[in-house]
Amino acid sequence: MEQQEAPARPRNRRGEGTRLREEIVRAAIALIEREGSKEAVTLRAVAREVGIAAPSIYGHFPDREAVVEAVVAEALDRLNRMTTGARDSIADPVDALLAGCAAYVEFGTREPACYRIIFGSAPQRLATGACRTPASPEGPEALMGLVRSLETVVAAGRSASTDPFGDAVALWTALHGQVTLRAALPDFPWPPTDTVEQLVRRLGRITDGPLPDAAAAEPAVTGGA
Amino acid sequence: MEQQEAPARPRNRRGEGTRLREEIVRAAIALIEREGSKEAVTLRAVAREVGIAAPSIYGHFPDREAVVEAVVAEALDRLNRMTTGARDSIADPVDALLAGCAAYVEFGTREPACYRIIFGSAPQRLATGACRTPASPEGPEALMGLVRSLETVVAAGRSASTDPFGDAVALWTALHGQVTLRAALPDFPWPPTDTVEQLVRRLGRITDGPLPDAAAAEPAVTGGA
DNA sequence: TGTACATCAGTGAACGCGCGTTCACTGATGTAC
DNA sequence: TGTACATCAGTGAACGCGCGTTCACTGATGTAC
Repeated sequence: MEQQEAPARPRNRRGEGTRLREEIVRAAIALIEREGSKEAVTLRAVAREVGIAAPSIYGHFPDREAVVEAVVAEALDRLNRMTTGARDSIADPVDALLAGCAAYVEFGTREPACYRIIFGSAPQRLATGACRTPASPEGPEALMGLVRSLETVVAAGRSASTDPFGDAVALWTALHGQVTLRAALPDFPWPPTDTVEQLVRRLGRITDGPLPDAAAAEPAVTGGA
Repeated sequence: MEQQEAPARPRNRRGEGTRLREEIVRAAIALIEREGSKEAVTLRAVAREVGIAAPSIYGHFPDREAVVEAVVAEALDRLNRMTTGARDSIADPVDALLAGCAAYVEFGTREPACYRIIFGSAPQRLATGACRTPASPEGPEALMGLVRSLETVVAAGRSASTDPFGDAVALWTALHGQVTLRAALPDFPWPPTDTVEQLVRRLGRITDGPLPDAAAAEPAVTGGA
């Protein structure tokens, strides 16, 4: 009559204790994505998800906070790998920039809760690059890759930008806005997603050709000599 | 020796019971802004902040959820009033658009937690406009005002936009990105805030003058006949 | 090949806490007569 | 003007719950001899 929760999880072999660590992080990510916020990562919920007793987590993490931090580091790492991966396989600099931005938006759209916690948990780490987990040696890699990508486009004469950093930041924040607002208001009558490509072209001042003079109409943001 | 919490809050007069309701909402807002997330709104914390017993809240709200909803409605209402207020006092349509966007960003910057809960709590209500609290009869007022504001600019011949709705949405999401990312990464070397004006001019395709032909270089986003 | 033992991977029970919510209540205030 | 009473605004104690964390433990597994 009674339905037992399957307790069939086999205990790891002697040197394989670290496997549980990965299972814990994976379970925490699943919880966040399912419940929508990192408050869902309670040690007891994670333990239920994995199929272990709650105190077993302490063999791998000093406290709850550390579990959340590991999840954030993992999410950031995945975001970085997705965007750089998308860029690296493409030779044309404009196409690479577009692919990188598309991958960024795709990650944020497919795993909205994971994306959100990257920017909502321990922000300082991201901005200062002082991420201490082995998975993500550098924090704002995702943005720096974007800046470098736009610089490559500028160097190739395919952008009218005179301030690649400023324009990359504007582009990054616009992509961030797209990801977070679309996730927050799913019922809103959003324009089609090719908006992202338009955004990249406009905010990156992509010229699509050998720099037609029309692109020089707007003044630069920073007034450097 | 012992320091007592001031219990000096005078009980409201006979017909003034609704005053406590306002005090509760104000306290909840203060808690959110101080702690940074709506999880800080526990009935006990709110009661401590106001100086009442926790069960007293039930005289004005059926449950915790209702308190949070009231806070979201109040925040949304303030945002709407700030942006429309900033626009309404300015005759020039471009200046009005700029002022409205600046007010939007200013609200989000000055009260980041309040801004965040608007888009993180009960999103459907915003998108569908089915907000049921008296304070905010219409949900996406903030965005619709933006669309109308850009339409006015187009009508005045001061924008090259052929898709005011699409461009207004792009502008809105970009502003949203600015507000949330700047709040999330305060230590990042952000460009100066006049980025907002640049964003408005670029995403709104503001022409600043009697429509120079250079502005026609970019194709429209939607391919309407 | 056998066996004592250290170690590893994980458990079960218990703690104190803050929480949302319910309940019966209290005391001041206005009102009907 | 006096008084009984209804109502309003709010209280104090208690409940059951899930939580993070601690503690002493267990049982399988590999290893030294």
